[in-house]
Amino acid sequence: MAPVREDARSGPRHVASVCHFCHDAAVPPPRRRATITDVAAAAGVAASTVSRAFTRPGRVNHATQARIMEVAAELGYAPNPAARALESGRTNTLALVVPDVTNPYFAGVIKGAERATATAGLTLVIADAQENPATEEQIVTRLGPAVDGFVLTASRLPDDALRRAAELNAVVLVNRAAPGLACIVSDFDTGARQIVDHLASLGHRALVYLGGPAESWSGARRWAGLRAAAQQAGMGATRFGPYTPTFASGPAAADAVLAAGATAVVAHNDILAIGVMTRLADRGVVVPDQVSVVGFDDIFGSDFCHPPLTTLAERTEDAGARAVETLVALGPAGRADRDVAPRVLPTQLVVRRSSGLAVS
Amino acid sequence: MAPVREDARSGPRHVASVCHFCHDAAVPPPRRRATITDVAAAAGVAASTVSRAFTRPGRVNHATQARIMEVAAELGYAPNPAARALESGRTNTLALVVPDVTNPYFAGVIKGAERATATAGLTLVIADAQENPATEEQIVTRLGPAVDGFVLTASRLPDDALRRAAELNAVVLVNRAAPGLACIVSDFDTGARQIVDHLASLGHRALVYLGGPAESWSGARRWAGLRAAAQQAGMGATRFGPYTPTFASGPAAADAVLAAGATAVVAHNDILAIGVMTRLADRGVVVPDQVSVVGFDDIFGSDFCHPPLTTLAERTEDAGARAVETLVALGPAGRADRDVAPRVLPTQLVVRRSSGLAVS
DNA sequence: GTGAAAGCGCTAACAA
DNA sequence: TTGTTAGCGCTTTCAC
Repeated sequence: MAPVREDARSGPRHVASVCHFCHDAAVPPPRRRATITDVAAAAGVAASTVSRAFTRPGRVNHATQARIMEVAAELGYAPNPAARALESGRTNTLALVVPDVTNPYFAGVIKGAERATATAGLTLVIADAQENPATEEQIVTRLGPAVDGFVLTASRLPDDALRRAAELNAVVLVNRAAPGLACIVSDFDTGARQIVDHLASLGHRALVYLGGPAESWSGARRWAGLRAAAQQAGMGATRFGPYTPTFASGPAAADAVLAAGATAVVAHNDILAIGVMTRLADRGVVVPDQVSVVGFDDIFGSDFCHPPLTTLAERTEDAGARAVETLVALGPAGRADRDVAPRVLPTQLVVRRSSGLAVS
Repeated sequence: MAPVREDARSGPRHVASVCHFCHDAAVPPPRRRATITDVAAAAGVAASTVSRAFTRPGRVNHATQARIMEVAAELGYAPNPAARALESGRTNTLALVVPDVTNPYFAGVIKGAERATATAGLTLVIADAQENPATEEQIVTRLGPAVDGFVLTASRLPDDALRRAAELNAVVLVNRAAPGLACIVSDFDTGARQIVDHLASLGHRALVYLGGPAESWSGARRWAGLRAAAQQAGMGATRFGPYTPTFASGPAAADAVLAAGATAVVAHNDILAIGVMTRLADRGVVVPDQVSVVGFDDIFGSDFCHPPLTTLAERTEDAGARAVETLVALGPAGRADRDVAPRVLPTQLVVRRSSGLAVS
């Protein structure tokens, strides 16, 4: 058929991949992968019949079906997704893009997306934008033809870039909104009010907000919500920053808080909040006796840091799952005959020991 | 060319994806993606020339090259990876499989793999095996034809399944060894000795090991190392469990430790160790005054839990990066003309406040 | 330096 | 129910 190609793939090789723990036999070099033609030949049917057996098992003779599957298993055949995609234009693959896979905040989104994707019988690939709009855009461009749709989480892309992306792929946003695009967002307005009310009820008269990255949409929403709620509650609200929302930004932020003499501080997220608490402890400041600290996200670790952190929990797993479901509902090419319901997910204030009565 | 197909893709739709935050214009329905033929036509050259312009820019007239790129950008053209893969058999994509993406231990591996993949100019997809051998096998089967190789982290697959996988794809293992397969592993023997020596120097005469899942290769290595080192140091060593290595397993494990009256406990990993410490605190047991606790992994959070955890740090980022580099060195189809150096990465004992002098 | 043509593995008409 | 045929978008000889 194509002997040259075959040779190129299965030619002799001197594989020497040995492991310290097991000096025995090296695994034979990768074999040429069985194709639909191989299976067809071995089963004595046409390729299209094999194709049918895999895609529409109902429309094939029972006995033939069984034989094909048997032969396929024997040959270790699995349909080549690339070839499938080429023909149908559909890849049965969804992409989830996050700013940083290692950020525990996104763990929930990933988990939820993973679950919903599996339920829908699709494959999920996760890509890391490395907090970098350029990288994010490149991912969308390069991965675009290879997936049926994107879930863009906390996207840093400007509206027009998102719009362009949505022209070629189905797109659903999480914790980011853009004109005309489907999105799943947390209810930061209510959430911020919950935080403010909590602090007010503890006697705090003002709060400091430690802001995250300037381009962060959710950061903007958080601050807007806090400011509005504070005004309504007759509390002062000041924004510091922006800070990179990392543990390492804690010291700078904490020092600023102390210099300002604040009694209550709300951090852009839990990681920053924990960094702040660590610095406060280093400087001999007791949380919550002297300063109350509140975070956003309720990440892994916020329950066992010291002291355990009061924080606004978002339904991140739900967000991930809903985003995927929406993507699936949008249909193969983004088609939507019915309304795609935009989603605002409720938040929940988890009160732990990092917030307490205001110092008098 | 294929009008029916075109219609199917770009036919009229009533997109109603509206966002609460921005009621304006809906994004137009996804356009048909530009193909190499479109670009060729628009630039007045043959498709093959466009192909060359993208794959071997040197072999094309400078002016032609420029024109093609310009037209391509205008049309928003990006080569379809699926079509490319079909022809070349190479996808320029690597897959990283982890038992649980949301487990912070794997964050380092992911980060390192991400970095090395980017350096090599490839794309990385991350798949979650959900701690489930069947899922893992399915991933390898389904994703197999779509990627150039796999990094399998802490694989739960039996040796023969790994062997089968390696026959069709290049495979590198992380913290798992199997006959004939390339692997990157942490030096648990030395690491375990470091832990035992540390505990011995604090006066502990025995330790309890809280074991992880039975199929965990690294779990077996950890216990083997601890037992050997303990024997050499004249210390007692007992294994409890197996426990699911989660925070939620903490209570059961902690209670067992207390019932046994142990003074030193080494947990399968940090998450379990933190769960144990939390339970101990709940039961009024002071760490490290009454019980010393040591973990494995040095995950995010082990420095700010209470008390900060003494743990064996692995070079997870290095492991991820090395694994990808090895995969790349193995070559497109797993070919390796030179030896693939198996890698044992050093570990480092990070002593924090959870370990202390033995109670007398 | 460029074009024409064949084919990668698979699916989807259309016939039989 | 099954086989035949024609591409999907791209790369790659092989001529020109």
